[in-house]
Amino acid sequence: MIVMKQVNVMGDKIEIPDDQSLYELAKKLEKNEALGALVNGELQDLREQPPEGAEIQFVTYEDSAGKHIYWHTASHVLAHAMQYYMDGDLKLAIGPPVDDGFYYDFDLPRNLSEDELENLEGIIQQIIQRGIPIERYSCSVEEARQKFKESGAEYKLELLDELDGEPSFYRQQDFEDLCGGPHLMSTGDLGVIKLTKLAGAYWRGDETGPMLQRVYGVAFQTETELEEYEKMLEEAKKRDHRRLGRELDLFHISEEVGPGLIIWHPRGAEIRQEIENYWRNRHREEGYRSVRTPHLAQEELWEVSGHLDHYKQHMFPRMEMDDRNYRVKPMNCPFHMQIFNSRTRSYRDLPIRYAELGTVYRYEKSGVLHGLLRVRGFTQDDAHIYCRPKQLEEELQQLLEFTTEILSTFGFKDYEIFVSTRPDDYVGSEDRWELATNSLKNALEEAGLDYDIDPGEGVYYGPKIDLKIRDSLDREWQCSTIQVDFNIPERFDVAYVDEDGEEQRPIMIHRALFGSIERFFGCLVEHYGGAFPPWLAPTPVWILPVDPANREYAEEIAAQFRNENINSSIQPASESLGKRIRTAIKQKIPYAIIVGSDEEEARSVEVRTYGEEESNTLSVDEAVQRLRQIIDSRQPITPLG
RNA sequence: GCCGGCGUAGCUCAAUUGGCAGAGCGGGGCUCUUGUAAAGCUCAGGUUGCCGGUUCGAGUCCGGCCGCCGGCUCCA
Repeated sequence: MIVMKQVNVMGDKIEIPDDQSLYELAKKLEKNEALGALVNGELQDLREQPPEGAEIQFVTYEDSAGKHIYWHTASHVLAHAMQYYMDGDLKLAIGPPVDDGFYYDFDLPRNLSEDELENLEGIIQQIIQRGIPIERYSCSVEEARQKFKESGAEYKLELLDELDGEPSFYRQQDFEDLCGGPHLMSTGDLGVIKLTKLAGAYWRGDETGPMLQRVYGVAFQTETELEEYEKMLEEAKKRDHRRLGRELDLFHISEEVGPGLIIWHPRGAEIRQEIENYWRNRHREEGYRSVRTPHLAQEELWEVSGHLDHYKQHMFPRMEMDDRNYRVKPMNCPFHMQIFNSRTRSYRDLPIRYAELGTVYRYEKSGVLHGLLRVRGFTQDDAHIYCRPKQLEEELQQLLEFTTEILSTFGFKDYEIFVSTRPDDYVGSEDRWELATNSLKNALEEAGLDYDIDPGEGVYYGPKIDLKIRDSLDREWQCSTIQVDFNIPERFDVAYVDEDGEEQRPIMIHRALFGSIERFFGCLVEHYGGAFPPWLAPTPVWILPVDPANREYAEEIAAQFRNENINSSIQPASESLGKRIRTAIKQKIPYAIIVGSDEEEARSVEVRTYGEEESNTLSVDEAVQRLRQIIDSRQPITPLG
């Protein structure tokens, strides 16, 4: 007799035999594209049998959960291929799916080279073509341990020790791996796999541990999807700020000056200056006072601040002069403490907000430098807010609002927010850390902003809120940061006189909204693909006289723009008009204004807006006024007509 | 710092097995009275990242260093 049970598949109640698997159910319902299923909200393997009354939702390659299953199986196939390729002489570490594909970490007897990836891809395709069924089985921890000991699988042994419950294995012919799954039913369910990168990776991310070899890959159902993916990478490359920095003549980094040190060219420096002007104005409006501090300070200052104890590995070495020892500053805060301490402060003065575009220098390991996004010398849009404990929450909320406003001015809406908690190396008491962390979380919740926790990623003196912006390749870069600090004020013995005449310790907030101008600028270049909005563009207008005879008229127009404080540049007719238009487009000039005899007679201009095929004609006055408006309101590139 | 890759003119890239370092763009000069994504001619431009080695001969092969790219670790 067949025992039946009822399940609920995407809203339909269905009777199925008790021993029917999700796979059989999917087949019956002709859901052939199902890769796994959410059973009562939990992602499961199609091999599972759903319990009575289960809510079942099949997932496909279109769902991120489905992609993860797909990629996870792809990583096993990669490991299987490697097992053949290395003739079994390898140790497996881990091979998870990630945001845009998968990887597998191996311990191999020799170092792989990049052109061997193609060989591996060949073996992978064979494994896929053979359509090897993938089976799952479980065993006791003891059995698994015995198995790993016999095969010398030291990494798996270590993973086993941390496993809760019964270990499960996935096996495809002569390859098997300790794995929680879920996985596809057969290697034949995979389409095309491309191995993308070969890299070193420390076992469990531990610098002191063994270095493994990591192979990254992507997997797609069709060849076409792979081609699209490759095209997307090509497009992302065109937005790379390092490439655009050169093409648009914004900045460069020179081996002679030194790695991680930025040389700003006029166009880059002018855009930066606009950003800074905006920043200064908004900060003045928000009640910040401007300060400026030196690039060097005696070592004692860094002893008091704790930097020499906790931050030394990032600091450039000592300079000795006249029996004094100096250090280049890696942070601005100790100086701002000095300003606060330069006289007695009353509770009436608080909150005090000191802001500085402070250039700092930090030693970063050579392997991590990356264009403008990771450098050794950079300018923080730094500020320190001193407030009474009861003012903290309000300050934080105001700050979050300020931060999101600043970012949205530059068109950034997609960022991720993290609260970084107490690291291993910290100063101060645990309950203060907790208090500070909670106030950060509260402020975020009050503001209705979603966030994740970055455990142990706080600075030594306090927890922080970080906002991360993605670059053209979707890599995240920490920009805005808001940090609560109970510790450095104590170290500098910072105090104010309270209403009752007693000295009180203020709470300090460190904050940088761009984070660093360099990094922010780099993200901004990629965000706009180099096509800066008119208010930022160093030269928003190019004027192109059709004929040398129209030069004078072009100059009149330039003068009119100049009167409205708008920078323009006349591109003389020594080159063909087509050529100059082409150059304007390649240089991503917001507006190319074309003036020939027709325009001269009508006292008009023809405006070709960047990104538009069509141009439009309007009077000179209209064009100037309209552009002035666009600049004042910080609009993106918009047709003038 | 670690693993893998790369380094030829300002930029993008060529240069058979080791055999005279080249092109396009960009730059300078000249010509062209030029209407919507590249006018023509011409000239200049290089210690092939640096140092050492092998060789009759090295851009090419070997070693060391530096820098860059992709990851790891770390971070604004």
